[in-house]
Amino acid sequence: MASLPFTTPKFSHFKLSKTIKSFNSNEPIHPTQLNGTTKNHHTLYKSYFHTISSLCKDGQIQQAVDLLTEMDSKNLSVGPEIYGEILQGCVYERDLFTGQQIHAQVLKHGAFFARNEYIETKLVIFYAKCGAFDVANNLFSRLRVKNVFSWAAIIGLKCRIGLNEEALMGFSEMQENGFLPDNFVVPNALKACGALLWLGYGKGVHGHVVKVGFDGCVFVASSLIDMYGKCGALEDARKVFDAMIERNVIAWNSMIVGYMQNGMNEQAIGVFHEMRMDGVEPSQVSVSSFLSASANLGAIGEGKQGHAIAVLHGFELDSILGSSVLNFYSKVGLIEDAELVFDKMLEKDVVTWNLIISSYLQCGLIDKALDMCHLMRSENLRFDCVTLSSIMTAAANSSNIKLGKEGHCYCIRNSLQSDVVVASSIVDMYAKCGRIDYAGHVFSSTTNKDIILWNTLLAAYANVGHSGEALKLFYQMQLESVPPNVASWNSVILGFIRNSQLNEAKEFFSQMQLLGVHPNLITWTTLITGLAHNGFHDEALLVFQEMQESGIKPNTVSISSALSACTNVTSLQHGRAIHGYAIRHDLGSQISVSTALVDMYAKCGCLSRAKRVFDHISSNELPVYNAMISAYALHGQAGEALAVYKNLKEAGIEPDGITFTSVLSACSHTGLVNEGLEIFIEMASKHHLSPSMEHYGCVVSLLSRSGRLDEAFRLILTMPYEPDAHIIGQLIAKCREHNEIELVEHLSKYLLELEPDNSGNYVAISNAYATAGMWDDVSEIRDLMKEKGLKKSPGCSWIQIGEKLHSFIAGDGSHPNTENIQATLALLGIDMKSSA
DNA sequence: ATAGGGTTAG
Repeated sequence: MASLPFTTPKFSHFKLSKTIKSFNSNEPIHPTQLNGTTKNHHTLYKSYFHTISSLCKDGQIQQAVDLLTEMDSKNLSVGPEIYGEILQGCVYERDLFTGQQIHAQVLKHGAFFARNEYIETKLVIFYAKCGAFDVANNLFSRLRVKNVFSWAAIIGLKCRIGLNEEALMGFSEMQENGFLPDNFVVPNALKACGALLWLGYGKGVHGHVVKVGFDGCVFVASSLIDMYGKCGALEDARKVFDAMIERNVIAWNSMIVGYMQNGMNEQAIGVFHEMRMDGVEPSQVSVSSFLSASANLGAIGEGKQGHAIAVLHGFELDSILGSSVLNFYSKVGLIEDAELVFDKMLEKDVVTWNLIISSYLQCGLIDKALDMCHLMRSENLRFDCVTLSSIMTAAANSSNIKLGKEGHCYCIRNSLQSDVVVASSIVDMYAKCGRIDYAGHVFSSTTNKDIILWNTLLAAYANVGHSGEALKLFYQMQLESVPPNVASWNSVILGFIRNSQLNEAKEFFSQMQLLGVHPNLITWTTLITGLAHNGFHDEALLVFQEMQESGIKPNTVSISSALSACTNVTSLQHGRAIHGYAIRHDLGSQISVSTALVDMYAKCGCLSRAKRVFDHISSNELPVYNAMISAYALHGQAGEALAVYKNLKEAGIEPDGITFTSVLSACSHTGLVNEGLEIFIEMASKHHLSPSMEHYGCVVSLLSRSGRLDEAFRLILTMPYEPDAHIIGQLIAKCREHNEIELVEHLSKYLLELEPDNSGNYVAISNAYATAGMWDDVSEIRDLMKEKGLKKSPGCSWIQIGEKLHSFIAGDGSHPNTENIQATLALLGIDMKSSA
């Protein structure tokens, strides 16, 4: 390439004329220094022109205008070039007011000036640059002679205000009118292509560029890289980049940004390094994009380097670069560093505030996030869509409907509710605060619904098991030409599961695959959890297997669910296999997995393994302690259960209701009456927990087991709950043990009168009779149920009865499998398959 | 004596 006609000369001219003129030895003499008698008219005019011209280039418009008035008063006739210079000065300074006054003077001077092509073009450029869109457009449309300059100005303007289609229409039109686009318009056209993702048009422009030989222009090449980057054509971007002979920092930046915005963060980081190796000084834009790439990757080392480079280059942490640093620290979880950067930043804009707010929300610091919102307001900044979505998230996560409503009102007052992201967050907030009706209203009143909004409401219905509503929405979205994605299918399936429609869930699971929608981790996990939770343990395990075969790596939730399925079918073999899988995939020490493992081993009769898992936990968290306590309770080792309870308190963990259920049931199973009662009192006095029905149940059983039936009965009468089937059932069982048959009958009658149509009670009473070995009575109750035409309860309750009958028959306390239980229950005429 | 252009954060 012989020369670079587009870079050096024009660019340097532009810069030099503005800055270096004042150091020039040929500095123009001020007109007043001239002696009017000795100099002729022409020299005086030239002197005025030069002075005005350099004043304008120095940004001293007012002085230039004063000289113009001075010329007028001396009756020196002012030529178009002087007006042109001043208008250009107004463009540099974006001084709309002065420019308008010059425009008025031009008009006053009559048609000679007003219809001068140079001045007319300058005026269009001036108005276009100063953002007076209508005036610029109007003047342009009335131009008798259009040229490349005026076209460029108007195309540039349309580009800047986002009218990209119009910009490109102008670009085509100027060519139709015989103007060849120069290397100054092309970048604007390319910018519009990039914004519209019109790759084809952009390639056409690229063709023109090559044909006329603009490819040596850094401006054009950078714009091409940017355009290809925006359109996701990174290979084309790279080709242009590699072909560049001379690259400036903007070309490098365009390449880095292109990679970063397309998720190719490693490449972005690579180009940043290449650039530094090439000896090109990074700009703030380079560092900012590099930080974004590091943040996206969670690359802590790189991001910290980026921060260091910014400091070493003496870059101010302005609102943009500072926000990039802040975003990086927040994304990699270094919240303290993010806070430090935030405090150090001098100029903060809405984006900066939004970042610190969402950083706090990310680590669950809702109050701090809200404090920041207040501070932001006191700095006179207005909330925008992002702030409002954050506030809604805060309200949703803390079920604070008051806050949510306040935010909603703010949205309405500031017309933010039409933003689809905000609308989704409002829908989600109302749903999470239990007002699904409000969620529906907000949804309906949002005009531009995108798939996220549809999915938000769909997920809300699914969560509460409104499968019918979910299904309706699922069909409606398709009628409105929004094709459901995998998340939509997931919600429909979840809706069915939450409404115990397992067959429908499975049906939709196969339908989505037939339609070519691939189930993702969430789909599989939903199905596995749903099956396990509804008693279809074998099937849950099969699906867990299928999931792995389809190449999806299980997460902790699916592993825990599978383990719970193993627990319920007491399949130690499967459970151990899953344990092995979890260890191989580094999920074995995850707290939810450890908890499920302890539970599985304990319920599969392998208390020593449960203890071994518990001894190897890496973090002290309540659920796994609870599982271990309940494991000991199950195995009747109340002493050990109490020891774990003590450890838990020593570790500074606050026990919850579940802890007490396990401890109390351990005590009740082993007859540790005094310890149990003491803990029951401690629960309310020390830990401020109000006992649930279940806790009372444990204490009732504790008392009744040790023969203190009177006290048990009194507790039932004084507790703040209506006695339920379970608690009465326990008492019934004890009464039976103490041969209080009359009391048993009495209590059963009481219970069935209390809730004559609650099939759960019948099962519970059966359970009580089963515990007491009164199998005839079990059959009797079952017949009564049949007479009443009551729907049978889920299979799991019958499984307990079946287990008891089995061990009664077998007499060895062995753990029956599902088939054993089914066979045993058949003796009582109970068909478990149909009752599940 | 004669105009102007590209990149960045949630």
